[in-house]
Amino acid sequence: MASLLEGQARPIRLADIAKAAGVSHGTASNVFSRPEIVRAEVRERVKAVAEQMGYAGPDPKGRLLRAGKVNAIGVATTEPLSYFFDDPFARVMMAGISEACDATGAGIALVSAANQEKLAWNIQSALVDGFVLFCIEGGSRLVDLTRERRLPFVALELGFQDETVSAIGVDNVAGARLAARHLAELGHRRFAVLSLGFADNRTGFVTPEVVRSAVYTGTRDRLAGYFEELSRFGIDTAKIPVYETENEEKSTRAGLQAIFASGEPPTAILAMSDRMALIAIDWLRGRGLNVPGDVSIVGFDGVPDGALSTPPLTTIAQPITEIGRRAARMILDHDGAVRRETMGVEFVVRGSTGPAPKA
Amino acid sequence: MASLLEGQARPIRLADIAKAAGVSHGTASNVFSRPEIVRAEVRERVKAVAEQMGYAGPDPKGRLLRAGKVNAIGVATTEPLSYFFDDPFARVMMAGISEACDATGAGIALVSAANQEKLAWNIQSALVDGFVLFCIEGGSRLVDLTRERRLPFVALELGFQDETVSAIGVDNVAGARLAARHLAELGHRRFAVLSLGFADNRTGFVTPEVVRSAVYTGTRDRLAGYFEELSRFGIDTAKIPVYETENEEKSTRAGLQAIFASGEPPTAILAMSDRMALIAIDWLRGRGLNVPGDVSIVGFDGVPDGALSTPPLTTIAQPITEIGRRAARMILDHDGAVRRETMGVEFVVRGSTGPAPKA
DNA sequence: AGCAGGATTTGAATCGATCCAACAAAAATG
DNA sequence: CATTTTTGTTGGATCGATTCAAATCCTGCT
Repeated sequence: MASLLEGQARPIRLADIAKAAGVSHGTASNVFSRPEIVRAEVRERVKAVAEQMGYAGPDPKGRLLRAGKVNAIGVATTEPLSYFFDDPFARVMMAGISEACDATGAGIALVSAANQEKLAWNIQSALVDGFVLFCIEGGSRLVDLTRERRLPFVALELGFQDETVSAIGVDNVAGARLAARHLAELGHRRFAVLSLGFADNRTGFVTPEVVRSAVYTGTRDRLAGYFEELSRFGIDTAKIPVYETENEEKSTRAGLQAIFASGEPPTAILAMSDRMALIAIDWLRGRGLNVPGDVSIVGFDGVPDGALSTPPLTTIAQPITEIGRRAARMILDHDGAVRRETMGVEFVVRGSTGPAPKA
Repeated sequence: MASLLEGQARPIRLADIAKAAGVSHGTASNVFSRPEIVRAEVRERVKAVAEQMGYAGPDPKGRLLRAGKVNAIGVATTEPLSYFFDDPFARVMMAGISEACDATGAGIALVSAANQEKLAWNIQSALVDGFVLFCIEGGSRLVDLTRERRLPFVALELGFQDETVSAIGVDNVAGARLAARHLAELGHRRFAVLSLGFADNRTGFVTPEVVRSAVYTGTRDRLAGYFEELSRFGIDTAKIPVYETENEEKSTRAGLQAIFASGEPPTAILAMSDRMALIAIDWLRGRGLNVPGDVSIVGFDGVPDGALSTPPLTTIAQPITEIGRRAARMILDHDGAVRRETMGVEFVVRGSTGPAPKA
């Protein structure tokens, strides 16, 4: 009864049970953290007292401060938390991260924030040993914020100019070239590009100026890959409309609208993400256009959904899970070095591409 | 240069910069946590020193101990971490939890473990203010473990006998009855049940004995609901095969195999989860059976995938997101009370059910 | 100059553990 | 029986911050 009341008043500390059991706090600590070094008799007595007083076991908060290591990695993004469970790309990536964490017993803390101040605070106060950053919108700010924590971190997905941060990405140029070559070889000559962001918070048709001043070099590289390859086929890339979206429904549909508003609609779409590609398939169907009969589409990423769409999506598959695993491991066995890894991509031909329609 | 070297040696503490700036640590602390109460001049000086010495800002580890609150909730399961990103039910649930957390700025820590010892340790050492428990396999152990932390927690999904723990669930009996009635009204008379677990780690056909000693009352209630309703239609429920699976591919397929091995195969399947229902649809197709022509199927849960299958799944939809939101909020604004909430379910008729085949 | 009263600063106490050098007791060894 | 070794226990130091009562500094006013 007394113990119940006390429990209500304030949680029982290790020191309390040490006193009650008549041992030093050092010994009491050992009872829980290294039971084998304390005499059986004492151990049992202390445990009994702890049990009887309703002690919850050593508080991780206290342990943490002493130990220094949290044994958890933070995964951060500027999207809302639900992004981790909604977005197919994120989900596969998280599966990879989870695997690595499971293997070492580390935990995962999800960090995010709707607004900028909260983001800053959340990054600053996250109890983690390091961060994996999902660099979508506002990625550069995320990197800056994280750098201030002076914890190890890895930037994912989109490349940055900044060579001083660890990052894992894919060979964007090579992937983009594969996609472009495939379409060109199928006879396509009129192209459009659904592009990821070049800088934060802009959408719409892209000018050479925008490309030149790209913050996200991943986007720039993919575009460069597309163009390089298409040039080889004698295609005038300057005429290709490149529409920058926010990689979601609204802006992607707006882009398609804009692209197909022209007199000479494309017969092939190069999408820098599967998400956009999938939206495009849906949009085109809604317009009565056949994929790949009228328009061929190649995505980028290789998310599982792509295999299930109608038609299934031809795409450039990134080793997403593997990227996640490596990113997590980079943090888990961090050695202070800055690493930049580039993974290969795989070309997956499915049903969303076909010969150019005879015009 | 010097600062760099020192940085390598050991991280700079608040006390270090306090000394360097010639102020007390109290003031130094205020510079970061309540800048408005320190004189502008001092504030700037301290900040400058901090900047120059490469101070990473107040370490959350230290702050945490003092503050007592972590501002994060743990979500725990006995499944591997990737479960959170793979399983459709879990994903929708997490979306709800995320929403509630986003709203209050709380973080989410994912807790799991392959083996039992790790589970115990992970639960014991998670830095959280409370837990949301996904009670799948081994749920009772998870509850016991969590109880020892003496932190607020809520059990999800499957009911327990134990009335002393907070829990959110759905009206399993009502939902099951809706499903059963629907099929009975369509003229079905030969049924089979794909069941969730009654106790940990068993699969196979279920005997009355198993039902009586059920650990998971949610499973028991769903079965009771099915049977109650079918009885009303004069169906002999004692003859209905009930196969308990682990709610994944292998055991579910084994169950279907076993069920359809009999001379009088069912024309209707009551699945206690959409996952099993979806697997069943696939298995039946593989066997050349038409759904719903030959066999009708009703799921339970209402996961988004169910709407996309061929045929789309008729199911009992739980308000999954809402359950997640409430669970998170129960932890976030915990008041010490034990709460048990039962949510209503919604019957969603789609394409996997039809009239019983003639014959 | 003297003083009230607000604005700042200080420094000790606290949060809850773990670590470790030193010591004590018991057991083994010569 | 003296000496070493082994085994267990102790209590102070530490992890890195925040808090708060008390001390100090200003400012304006009489």
